[in-house]
Amino acid sequence: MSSSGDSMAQADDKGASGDTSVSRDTGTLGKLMVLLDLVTHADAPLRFTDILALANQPRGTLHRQLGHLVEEGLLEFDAEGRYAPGLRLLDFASRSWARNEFRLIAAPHLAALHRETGETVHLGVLRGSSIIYLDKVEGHQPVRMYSQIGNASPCYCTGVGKAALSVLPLDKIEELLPGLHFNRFTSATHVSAESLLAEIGEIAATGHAFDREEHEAGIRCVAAPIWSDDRSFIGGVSVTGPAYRLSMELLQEWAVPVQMTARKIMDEMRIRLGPRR
Amino acid sequence: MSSSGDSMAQADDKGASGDTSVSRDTGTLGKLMVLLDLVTHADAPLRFTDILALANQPRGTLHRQLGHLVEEGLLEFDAEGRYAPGLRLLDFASRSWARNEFRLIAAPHLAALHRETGETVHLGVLRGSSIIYLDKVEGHQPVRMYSQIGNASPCYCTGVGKAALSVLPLDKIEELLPGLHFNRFTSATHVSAESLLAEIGEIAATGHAFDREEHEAGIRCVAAPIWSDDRSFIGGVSVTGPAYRLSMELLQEWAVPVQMTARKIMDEMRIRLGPRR
DNA sequence: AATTAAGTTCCAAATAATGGAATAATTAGC
DNA sequence: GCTAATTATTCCATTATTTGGAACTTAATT
Repeated sequence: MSSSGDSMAQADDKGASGDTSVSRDTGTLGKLMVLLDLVTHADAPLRFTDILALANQPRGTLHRQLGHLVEEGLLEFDAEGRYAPGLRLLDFASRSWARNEFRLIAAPHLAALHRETGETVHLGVLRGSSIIYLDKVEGHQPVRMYSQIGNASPCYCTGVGKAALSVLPLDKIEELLPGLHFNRFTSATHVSAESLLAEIGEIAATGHAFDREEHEAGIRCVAAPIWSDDRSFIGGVSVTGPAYRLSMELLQEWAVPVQMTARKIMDEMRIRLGPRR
Repeated sequence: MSSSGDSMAQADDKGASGDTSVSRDTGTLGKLMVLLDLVTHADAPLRFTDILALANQPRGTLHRQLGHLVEEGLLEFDAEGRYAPGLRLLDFASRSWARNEFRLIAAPHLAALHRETGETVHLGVLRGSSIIYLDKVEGHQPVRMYSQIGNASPCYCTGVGKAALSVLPLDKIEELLPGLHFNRFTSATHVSAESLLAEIGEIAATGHAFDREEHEAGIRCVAAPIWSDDRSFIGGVSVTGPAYRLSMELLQEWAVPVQMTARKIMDEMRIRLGPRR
């Protein structure tokens, strides 16, 4: 289950799922989503009291909320009286994924990049301060789907994330920075806005980003940003592999095909989805 | 994207996502989930007015509800002013899938069954009147994950679904039947409760179910049920392939290894999750 | 059997959702 | 380029739901 060259560790960072600090004004739904987030982000099923401690809400309220989430299939309530993520989420997600236009457009280009490099290719989009991985092309062994696809990872320590930030308008970056919780995954992880911003400047100049074992030790990658003209949509494509096989020199060479792949995807998006957005 | 031997057509049946008729008492959440269902089950992004017609709710109400869903990332609002499933659903789902204990226990057994038969192996669970596919082991080509995993298909026309029904207590079947909308996918699809119940009786006797091109023309499968002692959990495992390669005689032979696989998974569940449930 | 902890139910007060109509923004027709 | 039609958004008094504290029930522990 482990072993495979893969830069996407579980997103255990607090800021991973976007805006944790800023509470949205979505009324009842917002409160329920916080709960759903809490349970799905835990690494084991939670008992009522565990959730009570984490959510600091009155018992009665929490009880009803969890009951509603369970009744809707968003959470499961197991025989041991613990709450776990529900399977209805899978049904929703499969439709979201199957119909995603960006992914459909990118798929053949990802396959071509994989053939060219022989290493794992990823496609991701920026959502809040997280990168959500939309697709993955791997050589050997059937993909353990869902193991990575759909995962939200922080933007400040992934190739795709930093590439995405490099095309994000400055005001949007400013908005985003205070919400980031820099989590030192490895010794190379950015832990300050200053060092991150400095690198983003370089990335904007060269058009490609490296992950120098910043998220997971022994894993490197090279990525290029993908964006719509008005920057309302931002993502990226990357080639990832183990450091022993991918020297920084090799990654530097691959920057060209990765950027070309990004360009081809952008060109096709303009044709298929119209130029404005 | 098509071609591969695969019995899981998109679940375009009205009853596919469970209890459409029975409105749950989940307050505000329930109303929002109906909307989310509506948008994710459509086969293209919907405009405000489209949803207005489908949801029959007052304009103001609908507008706010959609706004909340978008703000939470459960829906996306594109540049053309249309609503589509949101990517946050993927993040939720990836955690639901990665942590699902049933899937984790079954995985090695599915792989073994695949090696033995050389055909596609599926794992599914019963949720309401739908089968949600949890895993898939395929020979060639990396899995297009999410293309099938997570899909909800009707129980009355899939091997896993009928196998699951064969171990469902009679009172639960009675509850479920009136909510079924029999959709004739092929000439072999069950279109009445009577014929379905008759077959379920046979399946209960033999311990395995066949899909004789009932969901998709040219696709056959053999399946066996998987259940917890108290029947609170019900699912199934199947081997699926194209009819030209899988004669009914061959499927009959495979019934044995499929049932053995189901048994092994159940045995391990009893050990790992305790015998009661 | 008594004690403690965990989980569930209840209901008046606080809060959020509803729905109808008015307004604003697009799009299509001339 | 203007007008009419369609489509989308905002507003706010009314209505319904959620909230939160406490009382109650059930299960686990000594």
